[in-house]
Formats: sequence, structure tokens, C-alpha cells
Amino acid sequence: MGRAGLTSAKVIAAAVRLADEDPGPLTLKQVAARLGVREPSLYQHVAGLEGLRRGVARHAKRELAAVLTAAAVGRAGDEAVGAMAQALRTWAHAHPGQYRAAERAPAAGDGDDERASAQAVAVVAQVLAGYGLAGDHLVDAVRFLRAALHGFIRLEASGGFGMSRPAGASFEQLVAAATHALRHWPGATP
Amino acid sequence: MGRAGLTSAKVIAAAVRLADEDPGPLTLKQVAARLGVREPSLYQHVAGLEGLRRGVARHAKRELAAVLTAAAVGRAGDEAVGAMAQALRTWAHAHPGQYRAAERAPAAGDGDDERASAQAVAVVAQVLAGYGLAGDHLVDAVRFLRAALHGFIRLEASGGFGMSRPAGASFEQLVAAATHALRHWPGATP
DNA sequence: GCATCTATCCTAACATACTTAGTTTCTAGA
DNA sequence: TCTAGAAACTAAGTATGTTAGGATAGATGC
Repeated sequence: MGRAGLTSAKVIAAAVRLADEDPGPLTLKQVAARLGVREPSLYQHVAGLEGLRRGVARHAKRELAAVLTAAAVGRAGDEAVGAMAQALRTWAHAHPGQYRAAERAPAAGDGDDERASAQAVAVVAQVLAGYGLAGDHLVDAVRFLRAALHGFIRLEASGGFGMSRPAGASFEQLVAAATHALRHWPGATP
Repeated sequence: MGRAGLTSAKVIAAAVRLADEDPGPLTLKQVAARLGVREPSLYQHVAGLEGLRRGVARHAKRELAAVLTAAAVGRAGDEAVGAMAQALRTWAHAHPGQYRAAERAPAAGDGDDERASAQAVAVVAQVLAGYGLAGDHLVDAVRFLRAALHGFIRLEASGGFGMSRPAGASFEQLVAAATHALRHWPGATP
């Protein structure tokens, strides 16, 4: 029997694809099956289920940071916030498993994970600094924007909205309200 | 051996307490142990793990609706929104397991669950109607407020905020921004 | 080209949790 | 008191995660 030629990256990549396709919980069994391998083989490349989840979370956060960065580059102010918001929601829809994985707090001591987490926040902070915000006001504004976007996406994903009105329309209104709030945030330059 | 005298309500109550005390996933084993009973005994009162989760979710949503209602009664406008927001966050801190359980979409066909879910939303809608909102504008506003509050609480609970600044201060600022946005919402009475 | 060695992947077995089947036993009501 | 039914149990089956230890493909050194 030929070897499968696994690596840590391949195992995690398979898990990432699986997580995005299958709404259920991630299992080693499924990952092994997709790679044409038995479950114990995965332990050579990943520290069990917990390690696999960590790997998926790390990957997801890196991608999330990249998506936000790409949306913000070359834009500023309301336009940048709007582009980031739309990009985030679109990405969350396309990659539900990764989006959920990215919620995990970074594993203590995992520098890569912490860095990826920090970068996603940093992009948002950089954009909001363009409103003239700094210090505590900036922190509050970042938290506000993250909360609004994250909360909307979560509620939408978990079926928390009835079907009375398209979620996209409500999201646009939310972004409009958020940018308005940021322009009038304490400490913002008028 | 004397009987434990279980009922569906007692089983779910034990599960609720357990969920709020233990951050890990809810297990039948723990619930059975707490009730001094073997796991199969629970099946007389609850439809397996899934049924237990449903029961916890139903209970949590009822309590959530009650908490929001209590906060809003006798108040209106910004004051009502602020009271609901504070009550929600306080309740979420005190009952993390129930808060997470309340996120579940109501089980299709479970009238009780659907009713409890709807009532929590209805209280918010009623308060926001006090801003003169109706129709799609009202739907958008409710979704905005729910998203902001829920997102903040989730990010806070999952350690998404660094420790640079107390979350409570950011939350007050979020509530201030949200009430401002509601006062200026499209269709709001000035 | 051949021997050796190492990492990869495997089988086997165990641990934990959920679930079902079938039995015992307690309790309530005739 | 006796009986019917429900409540709880034991035993067994299923699914997943995990560990132990062995076989082997493929690389490495001569």
C-alpha cells in the first residue's frame, strides 16, 4: 500500500474544507476518511482532535485577517468600513466552519494564533484610527464595530432572524448606522 | 433502593444548573450523576441528549424573555434600551450556559420554544416601536440592536477582547452609540 | 546496488459517552 | 391485598477519540 504523504498542513487543509462543507461538528473520523487514511495516522501530524481544532482556528484567523486587509486596502473611512463589513459577511457565508473556528480565543502560548487574532483586530483599528480615534475611544469603537458585525453574522447563521425581510437589507442598514456612529464617536474628528 | 422521583422538569433544571456552572459541553453522564441516577433513567423523562438540549434552550429562552421584559417594564426609549442591555449582559454573565443555549434556533414544531423565542424579540420590538419605528425600519432596528448586544456578549465571553480596558466601559459606550443610532434611525420620530 | 534506519501508517485494544433492550422493583389505585 | 404500570436498573451495542506497538515504504549511507 502506497503512503498517503500526509503533512500537518494537508491534514488541517482537509479539516478546513470539511468544516466549511459539513455544518456538524468536526471529527477525526471524517478527516481520516477524506484523506484515505485511518484515524490513528492523523496523530503523527496533529495533536488529536484538540490540535486539529487549533490548526483550523489558526488557519481561519489568518484568512480572516487577509480578507479584512484586502477589503480595507486603498480605502478609508465609511468606504473602508463598508467594504470590510461586506467582505466579512460574504466570507462568513462561504466559510461557515472557518468563521466559527475563528471565534476561539487563541490558545495560550500559540504565538501564530495570537498574531493572527491580533492582526484581524489591528486592521479594524487602523481603519477606525482614520476617524481620528485613539486610546480608549478607539478601543471602544473597535469593540462596537466587531460586536455589531459579529453579532449580525451569528444571528443570521443560527437562524435567529425570521424570514420577514432579507438579511442583506438589514445588514446594509446596520453598516450605515455603524458608520454614522463612528463619525460621531467621542473623540472623532468632525 | 428508593426512587429518585424524577420528572422532566427536574432533569432539565439539573441540566440548566450544570450548564451554567460547567463551561464544558453538557453530558447526560453529568446530569445523571447530579441526580443520583444512571444515564438510561433519564430517557424516561427526556428524549436523549438532543431532547435535553432542547429543554435547556426552551427554559433559557423563557428566562431571557422574562429578564428583558422586567427590564423594560415602566421604562421607554433610551432608558428602556439601556436597562435591557444591562440586564441582558448581567444575565449572560450569571448564566453562561443558558445564554449559549438560547442561541439555538427553535426546534421546528416546538411551539413552546418558538413562542419563547418570539417573545424575547417582541419585547425588543415593542421598545423600539417607541422610537416611532414600524415595518422594515423596525425590523432593521431590532436586528441592529440584537446584533450589537449579542456580538458584544459573545466576544466578551470567548475572550475576544484584550484586557486593555474594562469591557463594562466599552459596553456603556456601545449602548450610548446604539441609542443614538436608534433615535436617528430612518423613520424614527424626532 | 545494497543494507539500514526512520518516519509513516497500520492493526489491535481501550476509554468514554450515547443509546436501546429487556428486567426488576416500587408505587398507586382497584 | 393484589395488580398494573411506571421508574429505574443492568447489560449490551454503537460511535468516536486515544494509546500501544508492529509492519513497511522510502530515504540515507556505504
